[in-house]
Amino acid sequence: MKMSDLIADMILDMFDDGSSTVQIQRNDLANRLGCVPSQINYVITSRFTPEAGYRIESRRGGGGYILITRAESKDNAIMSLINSIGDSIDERTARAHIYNLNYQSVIDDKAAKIMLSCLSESNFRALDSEQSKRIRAILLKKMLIAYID
Amino acid sequence: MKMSDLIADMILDMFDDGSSTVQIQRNDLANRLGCVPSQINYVITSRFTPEAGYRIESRRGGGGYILITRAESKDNAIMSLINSIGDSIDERTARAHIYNLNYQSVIDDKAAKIMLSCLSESNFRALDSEQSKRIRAILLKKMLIAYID
DNA sequence: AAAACAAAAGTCAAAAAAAGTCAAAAAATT
DNA sequence: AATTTTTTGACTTTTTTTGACTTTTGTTTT
Repeated sequence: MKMSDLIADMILDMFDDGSSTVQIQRNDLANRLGCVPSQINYVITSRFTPEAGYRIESRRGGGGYILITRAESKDNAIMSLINSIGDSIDERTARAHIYNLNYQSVIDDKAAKIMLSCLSESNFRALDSEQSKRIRAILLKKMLIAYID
Repeated sequence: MKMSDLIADMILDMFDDGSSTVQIQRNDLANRLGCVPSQINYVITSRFTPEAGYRIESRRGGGGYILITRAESKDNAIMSLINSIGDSIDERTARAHIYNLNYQSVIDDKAAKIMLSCLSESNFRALDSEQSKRIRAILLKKMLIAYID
């Protein structure tokens, strides 16, 4: 079996006590599996992607770690919204989506407020309107992904 | 757990009887925790920063001490951070601010995650680096204001 | 009162402990 | 044969730990 698949399986296994996050030490895991540490990065970037429903956080230095979080299935509403957003969105539409999610209690008030604060056209005065619509789409998707966690 | 986090937690614990100041003896604390004294300084300068809403005073010599004062409200801590942000900020610094606020429980996990998701340089690939630093500063401030709103 | 000593805290840089990046080589797939 | 995916390792960056040395303040001794 390919080393990369082994690594991916190992990580997947760590999820199986129902928890939605797994923390690993890169060097440690590499050592246990007998591969170079950077291969862990390869596996993570090639398999544990946001599109596949994963989020990665990490810290370097003493006591560093890599944290892999998998999206729960109950977050499907958000996921399907994300998938419906193209690579460009205007302020009005974006606001509507957020109002909606909030109205449906899919996201809480505080999160809605934070998200709304980011989408305002006035934040992007420096950019032309096409650019600002693209960045808005990126940010909105990123924030929604961050929310499901 | 990392020694630095242990130290920070210990200090945070001392706050929790509602008081807004904590006095420590550096050598004493280092001794109790089994680390070198200068590590206390490291923790203080890396975590109990003015941006995170803390102020430090100290005296050397016999009976010396380190006094840590925290901003008496969260809004206050956030406000002083906002004021310390200029009109341009790089990803690393922004992340550090949020990490800190979250670590000090000034903002909750979910808000921190949402904010972090917005700051990534990768969101601004389309822009040049100066522009992206400006937009990042605008967004960060907007989100923080939205948080205390 | 001055000098000497002791008891703090401060500074700074090196070492250690992680993780990240990137590109070349190797292997697998089409 | 060409293309894509995987493996490897050298090099970089970030964060933490450690310790030697300095400075400041308080206490004792002369």
